Amino acid sequence: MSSGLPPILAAAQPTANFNFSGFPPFGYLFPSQIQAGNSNGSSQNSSSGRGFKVKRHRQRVDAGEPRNTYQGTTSTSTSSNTSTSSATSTSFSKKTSPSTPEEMELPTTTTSTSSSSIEQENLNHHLLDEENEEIEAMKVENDVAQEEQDEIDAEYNSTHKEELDEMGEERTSPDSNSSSASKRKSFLPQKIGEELGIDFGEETEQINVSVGGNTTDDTTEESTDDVEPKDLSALQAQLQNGNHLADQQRRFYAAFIEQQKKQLMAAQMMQASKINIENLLSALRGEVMNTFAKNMEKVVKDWIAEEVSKQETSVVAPQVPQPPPPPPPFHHIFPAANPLFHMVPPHHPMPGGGIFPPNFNAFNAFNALRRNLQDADSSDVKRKRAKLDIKKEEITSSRASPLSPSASPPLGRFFPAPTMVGHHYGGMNFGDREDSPTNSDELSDCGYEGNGSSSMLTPMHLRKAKLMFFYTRYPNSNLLKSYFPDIRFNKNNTAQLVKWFSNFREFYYIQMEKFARQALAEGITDRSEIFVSKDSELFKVLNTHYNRNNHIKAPDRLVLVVQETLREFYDAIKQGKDVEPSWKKTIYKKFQIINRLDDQIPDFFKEPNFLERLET
DNA sequence: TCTTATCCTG
DNA sequence: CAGGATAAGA
Repeated sequence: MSSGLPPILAAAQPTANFNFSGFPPFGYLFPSQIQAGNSNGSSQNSSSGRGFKVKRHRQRVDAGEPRNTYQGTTSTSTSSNTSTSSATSTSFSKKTSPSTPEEMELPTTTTSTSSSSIEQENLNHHLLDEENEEIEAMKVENDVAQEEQDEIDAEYNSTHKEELDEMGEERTSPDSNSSSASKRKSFLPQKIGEELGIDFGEETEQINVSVGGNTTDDTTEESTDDVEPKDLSALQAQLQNGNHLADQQRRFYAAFIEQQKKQLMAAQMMQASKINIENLLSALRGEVMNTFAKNMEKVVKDWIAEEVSKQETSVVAPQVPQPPPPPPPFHHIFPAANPLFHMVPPHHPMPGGGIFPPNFNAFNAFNALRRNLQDADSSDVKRKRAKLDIKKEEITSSRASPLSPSASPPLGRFFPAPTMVGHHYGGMNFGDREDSPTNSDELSDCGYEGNGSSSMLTPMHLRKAKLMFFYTRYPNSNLLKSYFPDIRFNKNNTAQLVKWFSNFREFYYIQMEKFARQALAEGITDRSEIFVSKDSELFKVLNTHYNRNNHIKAPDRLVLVVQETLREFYDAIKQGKDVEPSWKKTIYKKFQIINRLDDQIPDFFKEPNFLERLET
């Protein structure tokens, strides 16, 4: 505190990647119209609210402003937990939109009078490029994915430059009037997801080694090419040892291989015809994902059913001791050591390594599925435990729904009993609508419900959400839901979860403002002098807020995000924008719309045990 | 009208 | 962190 933000300024060396000295930081984000509008609106507000309890003369557009298109609804396309995307998706999701011309238009250029829209375009384009470059440059360490991204980046840039040229002058008038929103729509950032392909590639028991990189199979043809053989051999190896599941696994893998081939072929075709690679890719991905998921599910289900039936028959007919039929195949995905790291030692500002490998979620699904089915099938075996849990439930919530008492909560292990700190987290939400007959899905409010999942978000979930914030600042509700599989979501708890993230952002931005002002006060003269590293004061503040016990190692990219945010705030403040009514709005908007700064959330967040690990 | 997102207050 | 007010997109 005393020394302000020394670390931030630490290296006052404008690193090479930041050659780009002068893009008018927000000029394009602050069209004069908006300001005019602001003054109008605010005056209205103040006049009307001046009297009594003050109608909170709000900053006019403020509140919901940055809200950008319906993330949620659009994203529902990918909603089914098997989300799509690739390593590069966060950065480039926006250009998947076919409507190229609009793409480059940044939201705020609603200027109907815009005589120089082209210039703005160029600016914007420049901005995007610049940021991409920066980000990429700074996360050099990130392996192969990096290269792919570069490739794509190049393509992206070139294509867009062409487009820009083509578009030339004509397009000033017609769409410049279309609401900024519609333009933004084309941006619609849609990330989410983790590559299923990968998961399977790595699904082999030898997690540690197995071809980490492969993951990105889908982005380029070559990569898929490379991956294929590896996968095949790995799979074959698998097939060799597979005794119990040999059959099922064979089918399973066969399906997978088929998918891969499909993918490959498609990729080649795509290459040949050079047509909108992006689109094809995404479509392809979706398709593969779907079919693959289906196949997997089916195969696994089959196998489980078989195993279960086997088990049952074996029970009936006294046979050889056949204790645990389904071998605990892939239990330790994480070599005990560390799903949860600790902060890296302060000294390397740009630690290599990258974040955790996005592996093993197939296993989760698998195990979960297995569990579920077993639960269902051998329900009588579980009755006892169910009863126990019910008792618990009754204790914690006097008004526990008498419904579905027989339902077994296999979630016991997901959901550590002590976390039932109902007071102040769940129950009271409903006080307000005791009468309302509208509660359709309420029965689950106070605890477990048929499926065994609870609808109550606990402090553990909060912790987890905070950690997720390290990766994504603007998650949509579907993404969130997919990362809380143990929660049975209804309107209330989804809203709560979303609200959490809103609060997280609030804190985040407040810190940004604070430190930006500090930086300014310390005499920093240019945004490029602002640096954030993992031992920066600001970063520490954030870390203690979101990752108090260092449950995870902060993602490397986070520092970039923070730095970029901080710089934006710095610029805005430096230029006196902060006197304007809703000056932060534009920054929010920027980070929301261009939220390619969001990272992918590692898959281990979906681990059922993840919550438990957070307890310590 | 429903959603999403912010601001503000407690 | 939750609730309410509020704004704006769809």
